Amino acid sequence: MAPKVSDEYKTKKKTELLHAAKRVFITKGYTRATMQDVMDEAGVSRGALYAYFDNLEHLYMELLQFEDQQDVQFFTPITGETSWEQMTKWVYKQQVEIENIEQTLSQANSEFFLSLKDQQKQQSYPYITTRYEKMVDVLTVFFAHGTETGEFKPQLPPEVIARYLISVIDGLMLDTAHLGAEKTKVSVQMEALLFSLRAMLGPVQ
Amino acid sequence: MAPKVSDEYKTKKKTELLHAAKRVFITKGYTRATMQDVMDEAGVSRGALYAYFDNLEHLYMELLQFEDQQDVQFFTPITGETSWEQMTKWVYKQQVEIENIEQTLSQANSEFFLSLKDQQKQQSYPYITTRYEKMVDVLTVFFAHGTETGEFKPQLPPEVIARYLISVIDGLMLDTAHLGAEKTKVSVQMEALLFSLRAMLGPVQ
DNA sequence: TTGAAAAACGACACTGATGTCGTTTATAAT
DNA sequence: ATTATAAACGACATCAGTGTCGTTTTTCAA
Repeated sequence: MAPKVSDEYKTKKKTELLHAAKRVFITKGYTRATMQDVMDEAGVSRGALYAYFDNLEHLYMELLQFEDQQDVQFFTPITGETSWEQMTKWVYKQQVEIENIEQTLSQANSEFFLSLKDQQKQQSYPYITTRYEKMVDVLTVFFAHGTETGEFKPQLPPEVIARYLISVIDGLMLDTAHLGAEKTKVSVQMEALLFSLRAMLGPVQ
Repeated sequence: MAPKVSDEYKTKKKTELLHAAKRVFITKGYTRATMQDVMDEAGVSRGALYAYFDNLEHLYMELLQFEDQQDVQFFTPITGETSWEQMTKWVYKQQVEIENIEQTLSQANSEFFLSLKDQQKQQSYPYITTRYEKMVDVLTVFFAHGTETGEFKPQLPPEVIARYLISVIDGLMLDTAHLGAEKTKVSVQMEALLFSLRAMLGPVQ
């Protein structure tokens, strides 16, 4: 169907496959998904899929990076809003994501990360660590900026607040993944999180 | 080796198998562990293992309940300490658990819970939900008690604080499971958690 | 001491998924 | 048109793990 094909063609095809894979991972999670599933979903042969991805693990890694890339950098552009408003909006965005966890890669992500238990594997994917540290960084910088403008008076080092914030979100995500958003009461927990942030970031506004 | 055997014998044997299983799950996690592994670890035949447990999922459920049962109820006995002291100790205990996550079932637990994505399966194990709610309950009661004695002046409903606390611990656990305790800086995050709790529980002491 | 009961054994058939590879097919360049 | 190229196909060999079941072994009770 296609020989000596343009680079754009190959990229397009790959993207196509990644989209199919995404759909599979959303519905089946990482552990229960198979290459077979992706082939079926993409309507493509065994050989075709394997021409693009060596195995499920690599496929997921590529998807992860692809998705991250799509992510708008929420914190970098400082708009006309106050830092606290921006913060609130981000938290709300996380809430929506968690409440709709069924239509999201979050669960598959957790499964994937947990499946890399092997230190061996950990090291073959430095991106995993980078990813976490990048997020810590973005948040840290954001808090530092808010501090410079005098809006925040952090009671703890910004980096600590950043890490802590990530933990809360991840935990709520994990619990919601297997209990559902009603059982974990996502929205009230988000209020608790905002309360905590307020306390940590000092007298806000 | 054993026919028409006493109930104690069977219980003992079962416990033995559960211990072997525990070792397996700690080293391999849930997803990568197999019945085969458990047989090998326990030095027992296929038939023997299957006589006690139908499959890996059931085996894990039994292990989970067995372990929970061993757990001392940390919060129920109110000793001579203040509630805040008790709280601090519990948080520290969680810290140790997370820092030693490699020798713990925590990771396997997460994997197991995530593997039950299926609503079908969820319902066949009501214990999973119960377990979470039980923990919420224990903490809520504890906070309520501290409030009655006048030690806490909660700024949020105790139940909300309880749920939030669980999220933080679970999130830190998850992140530490794949990044390691150094990368996530468990100890400083625990300080941040204590800071939050202090703020939520009102002027403490 | 003997025999019925059942615990433990392990061979086996089966399943579902993986990764490979020789073949077919489409297309871009000549 | 023709041809070289490589994308896509799908049959296949392989593998690891599962759950079953007929057989063997052990021990308790008569």
